[in-house]
Order: sequence, then structure tokens, then C-alpha cells
Amino acid sequence: MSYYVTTPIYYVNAEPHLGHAYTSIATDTLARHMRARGEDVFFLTGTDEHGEPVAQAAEREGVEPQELADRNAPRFRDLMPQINASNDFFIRTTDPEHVAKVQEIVQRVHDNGHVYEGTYEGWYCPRCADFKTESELGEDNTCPIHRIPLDRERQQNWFFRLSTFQDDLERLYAERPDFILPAARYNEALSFIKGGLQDVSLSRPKLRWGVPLPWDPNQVVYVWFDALLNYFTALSYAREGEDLTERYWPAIHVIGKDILKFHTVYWPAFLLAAGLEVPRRLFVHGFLLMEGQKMSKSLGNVLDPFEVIDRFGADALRFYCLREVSFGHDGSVSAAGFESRYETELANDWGNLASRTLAMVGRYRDGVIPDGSPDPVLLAGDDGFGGLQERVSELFDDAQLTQALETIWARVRRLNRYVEEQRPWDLAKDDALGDRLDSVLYNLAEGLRVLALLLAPYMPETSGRLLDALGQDDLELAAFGSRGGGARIGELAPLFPRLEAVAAG
RNA sequence: GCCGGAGUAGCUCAGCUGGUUAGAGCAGCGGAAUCAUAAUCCGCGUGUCGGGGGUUCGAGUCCCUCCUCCGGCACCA
Repeated sequence: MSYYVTTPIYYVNAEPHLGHAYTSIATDTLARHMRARGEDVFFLTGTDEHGEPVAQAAEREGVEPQELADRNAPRFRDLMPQINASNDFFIRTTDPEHVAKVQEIVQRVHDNGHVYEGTYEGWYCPRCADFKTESELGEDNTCPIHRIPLDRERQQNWFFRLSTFQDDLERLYAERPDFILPAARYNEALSFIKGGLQDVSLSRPKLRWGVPLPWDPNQVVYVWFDALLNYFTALSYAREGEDLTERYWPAIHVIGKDILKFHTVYWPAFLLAAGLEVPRRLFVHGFLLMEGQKMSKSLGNVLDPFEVIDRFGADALRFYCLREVSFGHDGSVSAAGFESRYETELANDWGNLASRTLAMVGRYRDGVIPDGSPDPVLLAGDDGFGGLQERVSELFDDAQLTQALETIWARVRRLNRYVEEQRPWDLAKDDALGDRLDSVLYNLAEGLRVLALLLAPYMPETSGRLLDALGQDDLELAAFGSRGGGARIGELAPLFPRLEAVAAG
């Protein structure tokens, strides 16, 4: 089965920050998990490069918009390998193939009768060269940015008949109660729709920075439709000489709660207008907060992802983001919280479990994992290994990334407890207990293998190192007890060196 | 104002369609152990499950009401 998953495309006007990293990490974790299950995965990310803010920023710097975009897009492209994202393609909305495809689809929507010419009236800022919404107006209808009085202006404009799709969208939502997760976001979108849909601008006038309308070159496609279409256009040219649309569409979108309306209302309606399938599903995540506050440079309360990666590696950042904040909700992150989880969970619970297990296999069995069979005591119980893959998979199906990780982590703790219960060092003192020791060591190694596979989507680098040290090269998910012993273990440097060691460098 | 979330141990939070003495992690105190990155494991909580009322044999879990916080209520990405 195909699994096409996307991040939003990132606006090149800003610098990459933790928020971008978070979305990409979550999406990558989904993609990696599905690949491990044998699904046919395609993972897309990219940059959004058109629109007024880019045009203005370029103007301020005295360069062409394309030049500004060319300079900033690579910073997002480079973010992906830094966080170890496994995206299959990186789209830029200035790609000529994207532009051509946008025009084709917009034309189709036009030809299908969903576009008409109208006038848009609103408060216009001549300095911004754009309209302001009611909610962003300053005192006495002034521009919130420039603090100058706004003009009441009318503009010729092409409109998309969003209102036509009122019933279609309501039916879509009724038929697919899990179209959007979490459910609270589904409710939010649905109540917006039920409030009554009005038509929206499809284009912006003048020769600004964007995709020209095929039937009216004096207008460019409103940047949001241009941007949303990336999910669809990318499939047509991501692979040279191959169109992946049939194979992968429709998509599963991972988005932040701030862009809910565009993705859950405009986007499905626009696809219907073009005669295309609506997305399979949308997963909406919350924001990472610093001490409950929204992160912002001016407040200086930013957790710099690049700094964390430099010191601790991408795995630690990935783990922390998905562990600390329940995926789908807002939550707080902090340097102290990071260090606490790094030390107690990554270094002590998990890294040390790997160390002690490998050390015992080395010491007691000359580095060869003994044969054995699953210990019933490890399979049973709320934190047992029985049915673990299935439970984790179910959670991933609903993008419950944090709960899945907690489910896995309960087994990390279980294995540490197993070591204490079995006391292999005592078994090793009595040759008559050799079979028992074999079994315990087998179960520990097998537990590590299963957990490393389940954790690999979250922490690909360290999980790979551990699997390597366990002499495993099969990365497909496989149940506890499905592998025998016999593998020779290798060297393993601490997966997560303790903080002092990291500081000492 | 309307709609939707949330309010559970010092902190961060789990608790599905109502059912054994309300849970986990962290922090704190005490102990055990020594395979391991001095890493682990065990024990210890008098919590008004936001307040009040109701339904029920039984409610954190359903209904009503009130309080507090957050989000949405359109062309800002």
C-alpha cells in the first residue's frame, strides 16, 4: 500500500527554527515507521517561495525575488539532512515544473466553472502593497506594521467559488470522521464550514511575485493556492521521466494548527473543483512553547535546534521533541527538560541497557548471542513484549507518536527490570545454570533488537548503531522471538554519552 | 457573545464506550544490588480527580450549573 506523507512547505522569508524542525521530524518519523512496515512511502517537503513578503524583502535588499529565494531555499533543504529527515524529494514552488502544473490545474478549475471575476474590497496598505484583515487593523484603521492610515480600496480579482462546495465538504466530513486528527481540529474545521462558506480570492492583481494566471497574465495565483498545490504537482516531476501521481495520490498531510483552515477547507474544495481526489487524512500538531510562552527571538526564549544537534546529535533532538510534548497538543520544551530526558531516559535507561546487555554477552558468552526462546514473563503483562508491534502500529496509524513512544519506553524499563529480576551475574557463577543464563541473555538481546527497530523511526542513527552491534542487518519490523541467537556482537560506544562527557567533548 | 478543548499527586501528564483499594514519569526520602555510560532495581503519596447539584447498585468517566485558562468564529502567512 502506498503512503504519501507531506510536511507543509516552508516560507523562505523566515529562517529555519525549531518549529520547522519539529514538523519535519514528526513527518519523518511517520515515514520511517511506515517504510519499516513495508509500505510504499513517499515523503515530500520543500519551500514556498512566492508572495508579497518575499517580494518586499527582496526589494528592501535591492535584489530580485528569485535571487532571495535561491539564497534562502537551501537553508531549508540543508535542514533535512541535519535532522536526519529521509524526504524523497524537496519541492520549490519556483520550480518551472511546479509553475506549469499550477497553471494547468488553475485553468482546469476555471474551465470547470468555479472561477469568476469580481472585486475585492478592503483596507489596503500602499507600503505593504496588500490588504489587511479586520483583525489585524490598528487604531483608526492603520497599518499594524507601518502605522500609516489605510486606504479603502477595491481591486479587480478572480474568485474561487468556495461557497459551491459547502455541501460537498459537509458530506466529506460526515463520511470521514477521522479525516482530521486530533478530533478537536476536526470539530474546529467543521464548525468553520458550517458557519457558511464565502468565496475567496484566487488571484492577486498586478505583476507581483507569483504564478501568472493562464487566462489573465495581469494577475498571479494567490500564494496559498500556489503553495497548497505543491503536494499534487511534486508527484508529476519528482522522478525524472516518471509521473508518480497515480501511485501515491492522495496524500496524508502533517500540518501545524496555524494553517488548519487552508488545508481543511480551501484545499479539499479546490481539489474537488479540479476533479481531483481530496487528501487521505490530515494530522494537525500543536506548538512547542518555551515555559508556556510562544517562542520568539525577541523574547530570547528559543531552543536552537542546531545547537542541540551539534552537541547531542539529531537523534536526541528528535526523541525529545516527540517525547516531551504530546503530539497534537501544545507543550513546553526547555533546555532543562531536554537535559533531564537526555540523561535519565536516553543515557541511563536506554543507552545503559544496551551497554550492560552487550557487556554481559561479551563477558559470559564470548560475544555470541545464545539461542533461546521468548521468556513468557517478558511477553506477558501491560508492559510485556507480546503484541507490541501491533500496538505501536495502531498508534502510528493515528499519528499518536508520543503515545507510541511511551508504549515502547515502557518496554525499555521492562528490560532493565528483567535484568535485576534474573541477575545474570549470579547465574554466571554456577555452571549448572548455564541454560538459564543463555535464555536470559537471548531474551535481553532479542528485546534490544525489537526495541531498536521500533525506535529507529524516532532515532535512526543510534538505533542503527545498536542493531549493528547486535549483528542485525534486517531492518524490517519483526516480533519479539522471531529471531534466533547465534549473532556475534560488535563494539558499541555509549549511544548517549552522559552530559559531563558531552561537555568534556 | 457563539462553538470547541482543557482544569487529575510538588512538577509534566495517562486514564477508551461508567465498575476491583485513582495511575506513570520526574523531583524527594529510605533500601538492595554490582552486569553496565556511578548507569539499575525495590519501597514510601491524608490527591476535596476545578466548585456545586443530579442520574445510577456504582462516576474522574454520563447530565445540569458555575468558575478559570486556551483555541476558533474567514481571504495574516
